[in-house]
Amino acid sequence: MVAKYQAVASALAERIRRGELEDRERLPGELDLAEEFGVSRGTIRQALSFLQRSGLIETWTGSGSFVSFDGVRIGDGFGWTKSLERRGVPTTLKLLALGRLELPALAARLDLGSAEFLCVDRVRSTAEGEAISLERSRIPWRASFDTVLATGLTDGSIQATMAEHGLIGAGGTEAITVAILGSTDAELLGRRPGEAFLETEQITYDAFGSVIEIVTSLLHPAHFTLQHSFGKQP
Amino acid sequence: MVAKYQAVASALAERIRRGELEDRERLPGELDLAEEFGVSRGTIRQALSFLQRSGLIETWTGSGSFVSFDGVRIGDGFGWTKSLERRGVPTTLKLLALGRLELPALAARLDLGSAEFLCVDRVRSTAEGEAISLERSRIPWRASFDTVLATGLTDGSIQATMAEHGLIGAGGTEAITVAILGSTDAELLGRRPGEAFLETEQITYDAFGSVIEIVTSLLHPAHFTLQHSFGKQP
DNA sequence: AAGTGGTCTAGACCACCTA
DNA sequence: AGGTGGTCTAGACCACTTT
Repeated sequence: MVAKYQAVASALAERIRRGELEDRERLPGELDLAEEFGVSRGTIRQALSFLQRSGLIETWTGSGSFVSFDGVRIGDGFGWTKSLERRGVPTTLKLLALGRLELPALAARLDLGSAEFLCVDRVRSTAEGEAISLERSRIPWRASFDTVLATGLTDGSIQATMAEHGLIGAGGTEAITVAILGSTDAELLGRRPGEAFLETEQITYDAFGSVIEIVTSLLHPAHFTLQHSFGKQP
Repeated sequence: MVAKYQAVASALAERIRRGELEDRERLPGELDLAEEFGVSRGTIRQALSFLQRSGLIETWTGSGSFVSFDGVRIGDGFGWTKSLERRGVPTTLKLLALGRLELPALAARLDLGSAEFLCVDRVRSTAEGEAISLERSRIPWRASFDTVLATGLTDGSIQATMAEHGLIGAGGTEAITVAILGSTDAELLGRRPGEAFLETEQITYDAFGSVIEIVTSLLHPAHFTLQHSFGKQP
């Protein structure tokens, strides 16, 4: 049973992701949304509240809600913390690996029945070819992922791929620390071992509490600042 | 004009801070709280939602809401991200400086009228004397702070002191990055320049959007992991 | 079975922003 | 002035946890 506000939030998030609602565009008013989805205004506000926490929209009293899909999202998902790239530095995302792996240790830590995961490893680089982030996404395997291995990610996006398979995040946890690059990671990033990187681990759960995705990211501290906020803003 | 749910949240937060509601203790049911505060259950739920986001309580369907005041809070305030110390490592907090400073650059960045701040600098150390964090708190100056300089912090707590002066956080932003220790910070921490520390900057706003507090923290990555969460948990 | 939180409704009044 | 979000109410039904 999916709550109505979750269904509304997913529908609006889908519009944002697909570009029907573009960055900085204003959403319809809450009363209009209530009429469109056939729910009360309170339910609409629950959905908008969720999208705010997900960092997809910003809401301004007296003006309306606006899409804020500018920051690059870690792991391309509904990250709570935005990882903001320094402005004016265009980057590219390169797929390192897309496959199926057994990770018993990770499965045991998350208390999963199966140890099989869909694995997506990616590196983000500047136009000059300097690698600035390494993202490892681990998604508990589902039978329907066979098509993913054959055809690749939908629109090159993990988020879009997961949405196609009915995986919609409803919450999660994030841990942030500093990592000293080991030889493996340093080689993948084209850097020397011993450099200090920001490391984040995000675990996303669906509405039933099942693990959807585990993303571990290594972020170059000169290019990324993690930011989040809540409550009354100035 | 303070919203009712904010007043309720502040009252409950005060009980938690004072220890009337202890860690892991169950709060009264939502209907009981509604009757006690003379508001509707919806307003109580807004207040509890705020306390959840602040990390002060956890709520479980069918059981109730429980105080979760275990993690050490950065800057002793309503930090959104908990900074979790490694377990079993008792620490002490030492006051380095408590005074009044002019910080024009900070005031300009935050668009404040006055450049005067109450400044509190503190170092956290292990029992063995190893310094593991440096917290710098900057609070826009108020006339009533004269007593703080004379008598010190209430209960040794910035949060308690601010509450006494009517300063209650309602929201804020946080930025997280990696800092390489400079000579000044290294000396204060008794460490060598060049070490990588986690750096966070938290800005707290009150219900009117005024800046309450700016906290900059340097955290030893082996002793602290930043964590946060929201939404459905497993 | 009783109590708890989770969700939802329909209505209301207010402060804020835009025109 | 009209539209927008912010807050609040009183009631309802449900799923989950506890007794």
